[in-house]
Amino acid sequence: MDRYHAMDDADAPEEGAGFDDDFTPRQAEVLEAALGLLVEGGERAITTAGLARAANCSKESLYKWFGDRDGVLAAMIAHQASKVRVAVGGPAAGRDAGDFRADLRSFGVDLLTVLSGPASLALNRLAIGQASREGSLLGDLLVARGRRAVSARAKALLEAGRRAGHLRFEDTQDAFETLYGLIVRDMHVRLMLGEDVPAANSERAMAAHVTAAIDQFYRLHGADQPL
Amino acid sequence: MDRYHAMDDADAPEEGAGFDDDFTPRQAEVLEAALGLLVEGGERAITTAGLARAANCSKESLYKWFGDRDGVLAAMIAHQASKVRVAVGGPAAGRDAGDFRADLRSFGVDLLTVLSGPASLALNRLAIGQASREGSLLGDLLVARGRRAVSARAKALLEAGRRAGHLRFEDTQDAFETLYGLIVRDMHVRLMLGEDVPAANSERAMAAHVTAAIDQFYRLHGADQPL
DNA sequence: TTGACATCGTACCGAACGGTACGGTACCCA
DNA sequence: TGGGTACCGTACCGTTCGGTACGATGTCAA
Repeated sequence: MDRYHAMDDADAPEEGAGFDDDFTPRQAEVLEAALGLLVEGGERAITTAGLARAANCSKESLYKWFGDRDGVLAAMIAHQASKVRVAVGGPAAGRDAGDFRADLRSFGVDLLTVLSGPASLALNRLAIGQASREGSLLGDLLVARGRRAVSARAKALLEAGRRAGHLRFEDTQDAFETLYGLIVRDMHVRLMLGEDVPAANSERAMAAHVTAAIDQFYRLHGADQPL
Repeated sequence: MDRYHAMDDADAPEEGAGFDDDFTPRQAEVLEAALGLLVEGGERAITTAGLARAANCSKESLYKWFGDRDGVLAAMIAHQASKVRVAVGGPAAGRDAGDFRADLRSFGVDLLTVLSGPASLALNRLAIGQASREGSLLGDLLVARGRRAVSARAKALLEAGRRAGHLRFEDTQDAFETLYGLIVRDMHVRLMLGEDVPAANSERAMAAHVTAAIDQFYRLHGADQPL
C-alpha cells in the first residue's frame, strides 16, 4: 500500500487528538481493504457485500463497527487522515538561506507527492462526490484532518523563515495560500479529473516545477526583495 | 451511442448565438432539467425515472436520445460546455496600463464567478466522481470543452498585454497557470468539498482578492519589474 | 381520412444493493 | 467443563434503479 508520508500536525492538539486509537487492528485492516476497493473502482466499488468479501469479514461486523455504509466511508477518511503525519524536517535552528529554501522545496515536493498519490486522489474524489449530499461531513472531515496538517507544517515553516530573516510577509495564512497556489496551481483538480499532469508525473518534473514556484514565492515574499 | 464524446474540438468556434450544436430544443430542455436535479441532489439524484418525471418526458425517449444513463451524463456536460462560449473581450489595442490591469481583474472575477457557481460545481463534482470509473471521458470532456475556453481567453489577454508592453514573460501557458494559481489557489477544491470560502462569497470579497492576486502577478510578470 | 412518426405515461422485469437474521466456530475466563 | 463473547459465512428481505415493452395521444403529410 502506498501510504502517504505525511505531515505532522506539529501543534494542534485542540481538535480532539483522536487518532487511530479509534479502530482496532482488525477494523483498520478492513478499512485498508476498503481503501483498496476505493482506489481501484471508486465509491461505487465499496459495497457492503464486496467489502466483506474483500476483507474476509462479515457484513454483520461491518454494521456493528461502523453503523452503516456511510459510517464506513467516514471511518475510511478518519483512519487515513490519522496516518497522515510525518517527521517534520529537523528543528531548523540556525540554518542559512540556502538550507531554508531547500526546506521550502522539500515541503513543495512532499505536498505534490501527497496530492498526486492514488489514495489521496481517491479519498478526495470520494469526499467531493459526497459533498452534494445533504448532511455529509466527509468534506469537512477531510479538510479538518488532512489539510490542517499540511497547513500547520507550512505555516510553521514560513514563520520560522520570517524569524530567521529569509522571508517577509504580514499574514501567515495568506502567505501560505499564495505558496500553495504557486505550487499546486490547478494540478489537483486536473489530477482528480483523471487528466495526465506532466508536472506531477516524475520526481524530476515535480522538483523542477517546485523550484520555479519557490523562486516565484521569493520574488513576492523574499526578504531581499524591494517593497 | 457514440456521438457525445467527440473531443475533436478543432478550436474553430465561429459562434453566433448560443446554440446547442448536437441537441434539439426538446433534448436541451431535458438536459436543463437534468442539470437542475444534479445541482440540487448530486449525481444520485439523476435517475432515469426521476429525470423523465422532472422533464415530462418518457424513459423511452431518454434511451432513444442518449443511449443510456451514462449518455445522459455525458450529454449534460457537452451541452453545458457548449453554453460556455465566453465573449472574448475585443483586442482593444491602445489601452493604457490601467485599462489593461482592469481587464485582468475582470478576467479574474469572471473566473472565480464561474468556478464558484452551483452549476459549475455540480458538473465538476460529477466529472470527478466519474473519473474513477474506467473509461469515463467525462473529465476529459469537461477539461477540453470548458477549461479550453477560459484558457484561450486568458492567454489572448496575456499576449495582448505583452505586446502592449504591460507584461513580460516567456511562456504564455506558464504565465497563465501562474495567474490561475494566484487567483484560484485552492478555492476550487474547497468549494467542491462543500466548504464555505469567504473570498468567493461576495462580489466585494472576490474583487478584493482578485486585485491582490493581480498585484502579485505584476510583481512576477509586470514589465516594470526588475529582472 | 388515413397512415407514418414521434413522443408520452405507465407498467413491468431482473439485478444489485443496504440492511438484518441465523447458524457455526474459535477463543477466553470461571 | 461450560457459558459467554466475538466473529465469520451465508441466506434472506425489501427497495431502488436501469432498462424494455406497450398502449395512448398528438402531429403532419398525402
